[in-house]
Amino acid sequence: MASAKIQIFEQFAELARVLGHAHRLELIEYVSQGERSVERLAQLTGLSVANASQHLQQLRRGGFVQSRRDGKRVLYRLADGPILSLLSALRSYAERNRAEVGKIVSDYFHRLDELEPISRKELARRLKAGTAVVLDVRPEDEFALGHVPGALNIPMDKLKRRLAELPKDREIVAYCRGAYCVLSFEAVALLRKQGFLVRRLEDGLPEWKAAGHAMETSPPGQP
Amino acid sequence: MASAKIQIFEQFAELARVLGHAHRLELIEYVSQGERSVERLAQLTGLSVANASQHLQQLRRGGFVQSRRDGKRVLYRLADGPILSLLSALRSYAERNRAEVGKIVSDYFHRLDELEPISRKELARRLKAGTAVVLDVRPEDEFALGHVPGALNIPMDKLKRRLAELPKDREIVAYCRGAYCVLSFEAVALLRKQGFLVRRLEDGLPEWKAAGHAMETSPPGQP
DNA sequence: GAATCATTCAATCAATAAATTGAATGATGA
DNA sequence: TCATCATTCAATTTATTGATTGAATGATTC
Repeated sequence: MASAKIQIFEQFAELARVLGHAHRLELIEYVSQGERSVERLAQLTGLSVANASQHLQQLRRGGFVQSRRDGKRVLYRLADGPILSLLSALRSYAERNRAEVGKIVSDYFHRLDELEPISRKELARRLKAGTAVVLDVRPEDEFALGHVPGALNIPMDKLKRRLAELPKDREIVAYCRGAYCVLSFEAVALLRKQGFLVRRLEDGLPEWKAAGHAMETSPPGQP
Repeated sequence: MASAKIQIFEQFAELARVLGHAHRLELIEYVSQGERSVERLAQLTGLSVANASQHLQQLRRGGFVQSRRDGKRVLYRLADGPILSLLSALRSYAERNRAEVGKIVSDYFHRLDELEPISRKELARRLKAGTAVVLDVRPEDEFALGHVPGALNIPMDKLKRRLAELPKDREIVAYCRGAYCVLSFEAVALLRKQGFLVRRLEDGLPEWKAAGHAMETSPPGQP
């Protein structure tokens, strides 16, 4: 029988391998927005349903997601536990030790947003003081599943046509799915060009939620 | 061309895959004790030299270890950066979400040591106050490469014959390679049976070092 | 510079993982 | 109960990864 230490390492390695596939990481990102059916997740990631199902089952075996049946569909959601902090450790390791990651980040993301993002803590402070204008640029269905309290929802593809809904005299805080979600970067770039004062929230909604901040699942902050 | 987000996920996945093999995790554990030649690491892990070399190269590509040539041998060492915190995120995730890990830990480790380990902070405090008696149970060569200042080195296999060197009236703090290194657990079990007051240090030497605590590389704390 | 030693490389075979296909399961609603 | 739909399972093909072997490289010592 293998030693206890080797057994432990085998377990760790098994978990690391589950994270060792881009499709699964992408699935985790979508699942961490809220519950989703297999079909929806397959659509979002561009995978076949059977393939998505198999990847989701691997994630479930690894304890990263949970599932429940609702009628004829099976809904997957992020499991409890320190999953996002594991992923954020992986992220900060990658950003520091892999030149490619840094390059992609600066080429595609920071080029669109040279300003520092605002921290979750700062946003929480502003929310408490009632001075925050928060913009959620994710699609309506994701917004409905949960968002920062009082946030205004204008999906990225409709932003250009709905600029009138945003104030010009106060700083807007935009966010979307996560640290590498392009939507909020694009939103910031577009709004700045239009003369708005706007900054991104560091990370995205899952991290906001995981940090224990308040959430709202009711309909959008629109009349 | 794949989207920036997918490229990022590919990078993350690649890193996770490097951690996705028990042999590589074991190699990291040994390498994090100090510089080691390929041959030595192969011995320690029971791998063939060629195989160990290949795993080490994967770890190097992933940025987890670095190497330098010294005469005819190549020495590998742990790279800088948040590697241990990534591994500790993996560890705490595994302990929480995987029943098997919890079971192995309690079966093989905690059975030997039902007392809470002492924290690094507490040990640092005692060292400063000069009230600590620290016991390093790793082999001499690992001890020579670096240890907690003032620590006494009695390798596990010689502990039984050298009990006389330890005080009976003060609490001894034992440590070894890492959180799952059996040596310190066995040391604690043995010493308790002999009537010594003894507790383990949480984690092991690499974590102590990574947390920025003082190290000593000079010869053992023995005459 | 020839011999020796440690490591790496290259080629091979075995094992494992991923994607695809089509059939099976389990729930719903006519 | 039968038809339908979402998901999973099972079987297959393809791709990737791991281990082994023996040769090649690079550095040392005689």
